[in-house]
Amino acid sequence: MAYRETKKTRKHKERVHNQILSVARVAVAEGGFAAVQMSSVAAAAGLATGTLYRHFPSKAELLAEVFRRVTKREVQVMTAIADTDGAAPSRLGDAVEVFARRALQSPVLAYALIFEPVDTLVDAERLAFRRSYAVVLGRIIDDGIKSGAFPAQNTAVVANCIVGALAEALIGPLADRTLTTRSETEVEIEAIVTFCLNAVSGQQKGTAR
Amino acid sequence: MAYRETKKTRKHKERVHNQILSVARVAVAEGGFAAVQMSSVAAAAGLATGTLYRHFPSKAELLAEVFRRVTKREVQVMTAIADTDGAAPSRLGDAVEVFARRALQSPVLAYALIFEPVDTLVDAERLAFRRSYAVVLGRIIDDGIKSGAFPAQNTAVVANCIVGALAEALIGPLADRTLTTRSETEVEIEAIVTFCLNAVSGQQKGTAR
DNA sequence: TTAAGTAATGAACAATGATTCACATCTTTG
DNA sequence: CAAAGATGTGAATCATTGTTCATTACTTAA
Repeated sequence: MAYRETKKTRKHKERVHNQILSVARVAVAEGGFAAVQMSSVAAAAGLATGTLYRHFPSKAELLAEVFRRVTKREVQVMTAIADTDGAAPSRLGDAVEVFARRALQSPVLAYALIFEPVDTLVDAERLAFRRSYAVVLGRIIDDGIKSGAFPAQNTAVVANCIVGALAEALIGPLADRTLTTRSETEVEIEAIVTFCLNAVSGQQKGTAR
Repeated sequence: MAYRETKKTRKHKERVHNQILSVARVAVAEGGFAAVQMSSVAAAAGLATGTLYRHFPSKAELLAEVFRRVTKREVQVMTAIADTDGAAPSRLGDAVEVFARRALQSPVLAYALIFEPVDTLVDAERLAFRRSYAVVLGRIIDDGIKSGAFPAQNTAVVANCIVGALAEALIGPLADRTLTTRSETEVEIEAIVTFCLNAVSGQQKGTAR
């Protein structure tokens, strides 16, 4: 035997691996998943195209990994808020607000994570991502119901609705991110938070219209 | 001069034009826009591929026209409800419910119209489509505010939120359309309607959390 | 140093599917 | 019927990118 994996080689391999992911992430943040081309990523990372395939079996897997990494942090942030020990309405408001602020800070990335279609692999990850949000929100709502802060309701559906409302209002095709000033942004965030809190706190029973 | 367009030829042309659109629409309803291939459409319409290009300059234009046609009807349906002379909450509830029912009836088509990414042309149409919904909903909400049925609020943002909530809860990646029975569907629709009415009727001011 | 194995390279390849175009066919008018 | 123009045809072309692979360059252990 002659060559064997050693600390040095492993470290190098890992470094390159991360470098590729990092370059790809920047590309996604700048132009979405669609803007990621294997050749561009390779070039930006100072590698040959073929080298990427030493680290990722396919473009889809690379993108999925990028998605996973970025996404993990986002869910962590929201989970941290959910696990606070404040009152449910307060936590729900905070969670919504944080989502909003982060989305507005990196709109392209937010769009990519929430909407942009890529391929089956990433779509599967996105499913999990969105569900994570819904789960976290659902926990807060359930807490609120238990404590009497919110009326009984279909938590699962409501959580989905909130995720959708956030996505659409902030990132969706309708969101006109171009002309909003700082204070306009604040007003909008406020409106969205109010919308969500109202929706969850409302007194009306289903048939009450 | 020899050949000139006549009633007969015009009729024929139009017939073929519609035939193409019809075949394409069916394809979209069955497999989404991604499932539409020029060669398939041609074959299904009993034409040669090249013939399609006598009627539409490009695939994108064909799809955009399909989108426009399908979409037009959907907006008409919702507009009809909005223009009813009932109370605002009742109209809002009806609008939401109708959206939900139609979406659940043709899930693939609904997904294609609301989410599925295609190309710039169709995306532009989708923008207009979603905005139409928001505008119609916004009108109802404004009516409600004027009549005192709803508190004052940021109508534009709220309308977007509702569109998003509907899209996500009914069509989005989170929606698990597979196992729902008839009555489960009814429960879900009920929950969504309640969510939206609560969100719009809520008493809380923005800072009240 | 050498043998053995791993990593890097990047030009060539493959697959997909929209689009074109030279030609044939059909319609109309005189 | 002939001429002129429009419409239909479908195999060939084009364009785009992800993926492969023969070759070269490293790295390690003996």
